[in-house]
Amino acid sequence: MDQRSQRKQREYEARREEILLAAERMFSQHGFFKTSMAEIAESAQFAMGTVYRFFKSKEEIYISLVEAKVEELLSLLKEATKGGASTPEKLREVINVKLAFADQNRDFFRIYVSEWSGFEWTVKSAFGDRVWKKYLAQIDLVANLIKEGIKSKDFRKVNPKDTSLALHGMLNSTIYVWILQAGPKESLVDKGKWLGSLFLGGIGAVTTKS
Amino acid sequence: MDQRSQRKQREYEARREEILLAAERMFSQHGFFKTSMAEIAESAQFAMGTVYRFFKSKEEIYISLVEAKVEELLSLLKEATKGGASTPEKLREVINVKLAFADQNRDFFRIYVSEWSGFEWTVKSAFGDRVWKKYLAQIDLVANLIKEGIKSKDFRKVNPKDTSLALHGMLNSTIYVWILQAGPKESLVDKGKWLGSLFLGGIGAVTTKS
DNA sequence: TGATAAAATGAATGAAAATTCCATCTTGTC
DNA sequence: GACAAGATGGAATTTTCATTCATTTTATCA
Repeated sequence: MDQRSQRKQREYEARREEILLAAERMFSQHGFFKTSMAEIAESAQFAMGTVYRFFKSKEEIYISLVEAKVEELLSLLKEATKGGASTPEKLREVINVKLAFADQNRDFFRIYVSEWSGFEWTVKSAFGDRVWKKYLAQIDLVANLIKEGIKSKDFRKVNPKDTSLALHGMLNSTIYVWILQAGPKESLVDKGKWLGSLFLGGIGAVTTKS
Repeated sequence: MDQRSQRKQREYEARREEILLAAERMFSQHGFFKTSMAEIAESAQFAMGTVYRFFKSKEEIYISLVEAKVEELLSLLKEATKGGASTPEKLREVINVKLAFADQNRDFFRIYVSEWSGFEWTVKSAFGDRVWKKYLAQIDLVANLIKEGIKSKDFRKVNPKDTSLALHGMLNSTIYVWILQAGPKESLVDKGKWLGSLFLGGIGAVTTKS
């Protein structure tokens, strides 16, 4: 009985996941507006009606997609900043994690980076609000890291939040350009080391540690 | 007779221009997909049928806008590199012109950046090709400038085209971030000086001139 | 096995918007 | 001032979907 419903639960989740994957595929190929529910359904190998049993609208699919990814990235970042390493080390790790994530989720980033600004409603609607909060949580996470680094004299005195924003901006733009140029198999992660030096070199107290 | 048709011509152009301006206004506010032809027509104070006498589709309006902008920027850049100033000066001017242009066309750039993935005319279609060629012309223009600078020993020996691409990449990413973060009234142009030093400092022969 | 409930289907619906059509108005010409 | 050619307006048509729901299929279990 309980077993049964557990399996049901699992299967439900699995199907939901499949739909999200299909949607990610389609959205990244054609963008939000030019992807139809029919295409999503077909790509997920379900009928349209079925898709609607899992998500109440196309918009909700999009938002769920973004939310799941942003959440995933946030928890990866939390993981990366947990250990006992030095602050600059942690910062380098943050950079690596984010770039690696973009690398592995290239399709997703293509929609995310390229459309979030076009969707004012994303930020305004209740759902979008959740997404936005999670994004801000990323910023805060790194801002705290910077605060720490200032205390430990690893970084000079800067506004932590602004600086965190700047770092994220730097990473985002790098990711963006990398995605747009769609070059061969240039690795995004490789740029992390250089970006790290740039950022730390710019922010470091006197001479850069490590 | 000839006078007459000349005036007709002028008036035709003026109307076309008005429609483009209205479209730019609407697209900038709501994005491409959420702007309807009815809105464009209303904003231009024409009826829909009239708008269709000037442009055969909504997409064509958008395309014409993009093309005009890219063209405009190219000619501004040509202007900037014409005089008798030193090569590093010209380079700084290129940076300023490009940033100022993005600054003045902020709203428009935002849709361009955020929605272009929704179109199928990428670099392949006849249109995308025209735009792309004009973009490459910008790269070449600057590449020639760099070549000049190398000859005059203002710059060290680098691959001019690659370096030009790098500079454009640097500017683009700065512009992207600035556009996407949609901050208050931070000036983009103000960043030009700093970007200039960075680029020239990196490329300068021994110590940077000016 | 067959009765019942739950899930899945996809054609039908309706709304929003792009595009077309043509009646009406403007302008230029003689 | 009358006629033609062209321009304009906006209602009507067509297209494109998101969403719904009557029906069919599948799963559960006595």
